[in-house]
Amino acid sequence: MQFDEAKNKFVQTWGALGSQWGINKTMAQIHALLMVSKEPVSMEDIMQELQISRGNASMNLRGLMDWGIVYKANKPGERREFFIAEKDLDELATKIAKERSKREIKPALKVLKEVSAVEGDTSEEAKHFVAQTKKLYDFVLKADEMIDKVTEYKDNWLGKLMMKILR
Amino acid sequence: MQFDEAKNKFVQTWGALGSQWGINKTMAQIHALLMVSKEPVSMEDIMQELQISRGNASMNLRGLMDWGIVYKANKPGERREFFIAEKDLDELATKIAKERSKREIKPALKVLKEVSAVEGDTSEEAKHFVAQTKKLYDFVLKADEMIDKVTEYKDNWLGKLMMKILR
DNA sequence: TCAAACTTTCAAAAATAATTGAAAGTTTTT
DNA sequence: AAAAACTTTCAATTATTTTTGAAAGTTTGA
Repeated sequence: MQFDEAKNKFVQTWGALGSQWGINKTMAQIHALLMVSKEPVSMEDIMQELQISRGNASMNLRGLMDWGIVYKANKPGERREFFIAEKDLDELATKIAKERSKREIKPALKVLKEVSAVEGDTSEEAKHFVAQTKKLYDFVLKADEMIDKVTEYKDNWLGKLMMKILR
Repeated sequence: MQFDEAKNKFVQTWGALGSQWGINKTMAQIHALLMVSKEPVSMEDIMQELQISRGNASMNLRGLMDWGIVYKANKPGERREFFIAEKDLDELATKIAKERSKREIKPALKVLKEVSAVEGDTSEEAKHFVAQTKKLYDFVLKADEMIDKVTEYKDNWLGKLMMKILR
């Protein structure tokens, strides 16, 4: 396969995969593009390569920066802004995990705690509801704590974790 | 909080959370409803409680069964079909993980392998592309293998894994 | 301070995804 | 074998999400 063809295929695939995971396709594509670019990339270049509008590029770059996985980079002597992606995969996974925990898991835990505090109702349905949501709370809490622990390692936690699991 | 209110809040929240994760809102809601229902639930009841059409209920129940996390249950003496959810959380997580691996991770690995096999081009950009996609391949492969290992435990792997991580 | 160079914002338009509902399909009962 | 009881399918509709592009905003350099 040729470089251009491969790069394109990678960007497209990453975009489609992002969609399935609830990530805006363009955002995933921009991220993919930056991941495999050695040099910082300008907004102009991103628009060009992905054939998207300026507004679209701007908003999705902002989104990626909010996730903490894309940074601005200034090229000396250049007026406009360039962008680079966090390329260290351990660091990338850590940031995504932490951000998802903050944005999604923590709020879900809050709701689970609230709803498992049903009072008064002694019906079997109600009892089962409380038991089930409590179990879910414990499970999600444990999973979230695991993410915390795992991302403390920082360096190559995935590899180290593999070692442990494999005995 | 009252039981009805709590149940409703749980179902709504789960639906919203599902959306963020790329899961059809109704599918997530049906799953939530079944998770906290002690008795098998009929399609009629699901339509009623979630205020959705028959077609919608039918298709999303099919989807949930394809994921292997909802089953048909026949009530003795009853003509119509009832549905129940996999309620064991370890089992649930295992099934979801395995299914996502099969549907999404495995195909992604395939593409990563393909695109990292760029040939001929000796430019710095091309070299960086190959290096980066290879790293990504290794990382994703390792993560996928971890899922395999972890789901082998079957019983309470999350708890056991926590023990290990916490030393 | 002004204007050029660039970025952000956001209402409107376009694209995508989900939902409906009625017809077609299936299974069970009489 | 026909009707009754139920489920599935899918073309059309509706809702949601994403994208555009031009105006407003910002920063830099003369």
